[in-house]
Amino acid sequence: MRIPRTTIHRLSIYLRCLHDLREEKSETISSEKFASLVGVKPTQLRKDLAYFGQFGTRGRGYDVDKLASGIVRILGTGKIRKVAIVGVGSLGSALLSYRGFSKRGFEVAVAFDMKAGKIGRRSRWPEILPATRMAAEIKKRGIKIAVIAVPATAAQKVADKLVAAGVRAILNFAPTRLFVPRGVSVESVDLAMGLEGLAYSLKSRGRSQ
Amino acid sequence: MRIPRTTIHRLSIYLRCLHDLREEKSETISSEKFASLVGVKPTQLRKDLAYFGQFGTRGRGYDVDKLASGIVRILGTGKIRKVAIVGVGSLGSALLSYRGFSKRGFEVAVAFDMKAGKIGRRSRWPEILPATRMAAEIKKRGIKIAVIAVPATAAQKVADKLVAAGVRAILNFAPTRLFVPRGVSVESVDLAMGLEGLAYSLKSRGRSQ
DNA sequence: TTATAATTGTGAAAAATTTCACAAGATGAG
DNA sequence: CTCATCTTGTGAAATTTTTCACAATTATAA
Repeated sequence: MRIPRTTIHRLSIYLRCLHDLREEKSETISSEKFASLVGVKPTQLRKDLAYFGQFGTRGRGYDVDKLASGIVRILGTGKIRKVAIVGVGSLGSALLSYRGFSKRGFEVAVAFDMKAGKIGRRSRWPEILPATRMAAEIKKRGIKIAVIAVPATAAQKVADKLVAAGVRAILNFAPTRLFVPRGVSVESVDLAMGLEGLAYSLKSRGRSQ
Repeated sequence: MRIPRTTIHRLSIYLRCLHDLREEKSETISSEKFASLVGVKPTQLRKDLAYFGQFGTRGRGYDVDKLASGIVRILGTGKIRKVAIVGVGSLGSALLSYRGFSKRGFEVAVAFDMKAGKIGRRSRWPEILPATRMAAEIKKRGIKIAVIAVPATAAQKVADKLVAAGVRAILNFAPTRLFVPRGVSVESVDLAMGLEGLAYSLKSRGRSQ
């Protein structure tokens, strides 16, 4: 059975929300309350989960802890996954120090940059290595996920090298399409796209929405 | 007629690609070539555009310049829109120096932060002002779009203040849901969500995909 | 001018996704 | 135990989005 991409994205949102719920007091929550919290319809929440099995108890709702670990198991973020960041410009630096990754099961294990100036600047962790060592280090560490934060003009070459070194999933922040072989996944985040969507909403307020 | 959100997102991608095409040589392009370039089906491209009118010439294709300005008109990014950034941590700093915004018709006019240390550090442009002046400055400058790059715990309060000050569209980088009044748009970017989607792809390789 | 080839725009069909409606299971009170 | 209440899981319906198929329009060459 094919699972919609949007379902996977919503699963992330559910998980984030469950984390918050856990930090409060809640032990169980109904699909109705939970859905209103994350901003979807209760039936959608239930259908999303139904793709993967049964997670709740009729008449009672969902156990917050159990559901959270269920979603973690679905997404496959249970055991910590190592991530490499390529490009330590301002965005790359921001991602290096972003605490959100480790909270969600990812460890930024190493970063690479062309410019020698950046290398080793950051005191200890994660290491910033010269781009020349990229392929070797990624192979050595068995890294399967990489983040591209280099200029658009360099992104495709970086992607090619990453894939050759064994990377199977790429989070791309460069505003360009990446061509990768079958079997390699790419998720792209275009920072300006969000603004363009907002500009459209502003312009067409009162009509469609 | 209701226009799908995904259509608007794709329009952004089309526009980005048209920019690249323009920087090369291409004067016209067929929906077939264009679609394969951006990674969609030709019919989807044509249907997306059809929501907004006619942009091509039968037997010839699309004029790159005309189509680009057509999409710009649709999105409403023709005249430069001023944007405020709230939160000058590492992510906020990265966004401040991100050239992609101005390329796409947005001007980061001002930034705000709580910590005095950040304020005025950056030599001239854009100004970094204390958060206390946020409401007043946003009103004064007539800013309608803001970017939230503060910790999740502070995001809702910031959003409330922004809306009270007249902001009508928010690009939210805090990993939390924002509640805003009707008539205000929010687009959220959760940096870790992309990685979770990738983790899922890695785990379920060979089955569904 | 006429025929041929190219390519858009679009109504209709197909596919995918969301929502509904309710049976099935669980809980708690009497 | 029985009844009333709550809430999930799910087949079916409704809606949305994508894809198809082709008529309509333009360009080009003979």
